[in-house]
Amino acid sequence: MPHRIAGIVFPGFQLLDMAGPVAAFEVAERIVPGSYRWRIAAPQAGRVVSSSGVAWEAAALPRAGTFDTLLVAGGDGIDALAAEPRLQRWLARADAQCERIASVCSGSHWLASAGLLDGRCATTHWSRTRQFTRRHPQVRWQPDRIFVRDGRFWTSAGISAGIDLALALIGHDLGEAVARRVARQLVVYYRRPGGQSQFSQLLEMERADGRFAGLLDHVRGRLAERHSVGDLAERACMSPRHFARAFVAETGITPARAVEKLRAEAARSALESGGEGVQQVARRCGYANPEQMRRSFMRLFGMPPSAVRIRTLRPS
DNA sequence: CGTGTTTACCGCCATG
DNA sequence: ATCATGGCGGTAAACA
Repeated sequence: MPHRIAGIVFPGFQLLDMAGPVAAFEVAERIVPGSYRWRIAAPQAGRVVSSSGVAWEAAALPRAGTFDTLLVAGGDGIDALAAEPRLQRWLARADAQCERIASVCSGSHWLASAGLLDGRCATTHWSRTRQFTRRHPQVRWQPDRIFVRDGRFWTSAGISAGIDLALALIGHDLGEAVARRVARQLVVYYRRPGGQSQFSQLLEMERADGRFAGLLDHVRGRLAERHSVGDLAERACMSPRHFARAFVAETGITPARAVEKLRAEAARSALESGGEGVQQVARRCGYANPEQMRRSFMRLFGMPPSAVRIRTLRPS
């Protein structure tokens, strides 16, 4: 069964808010045929002109229950959309029946207007955070995030961040490996550093597609397992000594350090986007216990996991 | 918080 | 001679 996505646009929507995610789903569908089906809809069916003047053909709003994911674009027209009681009622019905709701950019304004984000963590385009904080004080706005997940609700920052959001959804649905391939195909960062996050050396490394890219992918896909230097060397068909030397020459860091970085980055990503507890993240990322993860964070990032964690009301 | 044990790293040297 | 490879042992760090 494909995931059914309903993308909502409206007069004055930001073209890239919807075009970016659709492109990501298109690539995902090509990699995993039958994984996604999407439909673009609008309050008024027909020609919908974006803020750029480029128009899209949209269907009428679909009935609740006919889609799994609702994806709302942003743009100047969002204020008019959010002000319509009829549309708020439609959104409430959709909320009751779909698996998750996502928004790009100022699309979160509509969700907030309908009260769906009350008490939840969410984000929006940086230029609107001040305004939205005033209008929707019940929402816990995270101004410095690329995207935020709180339970069934996924919101993302401005415009191109919709692609990051789509990659996160794809990662959730089809696995990290597929999401990474989609990112590579789109030539964008997978899990790009957001907010206070620093630039990732290992993301560069995987992009370099060097001799050890496959090995690193293998590790990344099995973070919960143990990966000693000896194991890695065997997998690379080299003696431990030669492997360590070649690895440093290729990547600039030592093998064990690379594994540690992969663990820590995955853990930080998970903690930053919320939805998982420290204990669970530590286990999933291959740390024997949260204490070990904490020490790793201090070594690599200079801050403990609690500093990057978002506490959510309804972890899923 | 110390302490024994394991692991990672690196310099050095041998081999082919 | 140069280079890729690999083994050994010491040191430091991380783990239990």
